[in-house]
Amino acid sequence: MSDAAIADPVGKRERTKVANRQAILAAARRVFAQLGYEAATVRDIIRGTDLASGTFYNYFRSKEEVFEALADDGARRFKPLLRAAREQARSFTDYLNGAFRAYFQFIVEDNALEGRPIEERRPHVRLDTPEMMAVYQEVRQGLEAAIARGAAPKVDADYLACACIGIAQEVGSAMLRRTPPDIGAAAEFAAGLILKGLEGAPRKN
Amino acid sequence: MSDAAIADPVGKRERTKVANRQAILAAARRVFAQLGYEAATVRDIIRGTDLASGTFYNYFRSKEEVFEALADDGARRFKPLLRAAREQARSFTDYLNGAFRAYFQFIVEDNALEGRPIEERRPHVRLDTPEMMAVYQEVRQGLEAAIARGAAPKVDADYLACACIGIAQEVGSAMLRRTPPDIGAAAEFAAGLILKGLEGAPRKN
DNA sequence: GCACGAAAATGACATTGCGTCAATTTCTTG
DNA sequence: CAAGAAATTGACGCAATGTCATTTTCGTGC
Repeated sequence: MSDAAIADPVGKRERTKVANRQAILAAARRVFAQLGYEAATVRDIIRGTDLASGTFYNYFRSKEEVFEALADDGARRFKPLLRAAREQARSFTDYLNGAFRAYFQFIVEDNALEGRPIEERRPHVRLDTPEMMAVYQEVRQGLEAAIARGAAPKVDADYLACACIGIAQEVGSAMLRRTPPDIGAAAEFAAGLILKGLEGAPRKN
Repeated sequence: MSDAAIADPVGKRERTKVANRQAILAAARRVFAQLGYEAATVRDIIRGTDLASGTFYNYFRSKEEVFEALADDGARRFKPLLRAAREQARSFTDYLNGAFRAYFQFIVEDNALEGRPIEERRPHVRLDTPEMMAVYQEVRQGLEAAIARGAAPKVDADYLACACIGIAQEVGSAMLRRTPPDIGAAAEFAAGLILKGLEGAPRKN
């Protein structure tokens, strides 16, 4: 085959490596959705691919690590959406609404993607992985920028970011429990709560 | 021994049963704190007691069930504090402050109790266990009562309860990361955020 | 093309933890 | 105190884990 030289921008080694990694992650998604995280075993995940058991361990050290990779994946996909919400926003109100909306939209799609059983069966999502911290940083920076330009009062930005994340998580879960989930209503609620609540939060410095 | 008849209000069977259960829970607390939930095995917990492996299964079916028992224990201890905050409160502001304060106080004590490594390594705390739902209900009822008597605007009580819980969890974690943790400041922040935020939340009905 | 070495895949295997159960001990009851 | 009910015990069968020597696949220089 004369086209061998031009066929791949990268070698086959590298290509199968990403493919295998993706295969494992896809299988893990399915298995976690089907059996739940706790009940799932590494072997279940492996069976969901056409790889040998030993190969799995070339990519991940454990079930936990696979889950973390999935979570990181989500964080990596979500962060740009958050950033976009910040850049497109015309006002602080706009920003909050857009950001919450983006998150709620995101989790609705993510949950519709996989198995029927609602993902109430997930382990604790570690917040200290780099990807997760990047999302936290993005939230915080968005808030700090608003504070800096006077669009929001000078409150404790760390606490405020945490509060926003906590609200997003819990109200998001509650929204998913409703049928059909109303993204707009949830976003309005969350943004409204934060917005008119800022004046009541203790000033910093 | 003539005092045998008056010695125990309950039989020895019952007493050792509670003692064993407590021993397992105490060992589990230690082991989870030391190794982290994921890494801990049922055998580790058993080794932390003077019981045989089979005995463990007379009390709990799995590691998960032990953890749930610990969480339920916390919920059972915390709910009365929340109720007390509601009953003692002179106003809605008072209630929110007291409730957040009670929670932050609670987690500070709970974390001081066990091993140095911060409990950032906990599994997802199931919210659908009866004890947990009871706490949610208490929160919700407190809020609904305030709404009913006009102390708070008519907002979606479910979302509001979830938002309060989310804020408590995340701001609580952030507070624990600081040294020393300032319970009063965290409570003021959380209560202030909710309070002045209510007017901004969309009205229901 | 070919051959050689590096890199990755394979699956059998030793290890470890899980949950059960027949045997044994401990307690209660009449 | 005897009888039996209840709880404990730990060895065992089983299942999942993670490793590693072997084999296969790919990249590189000739």
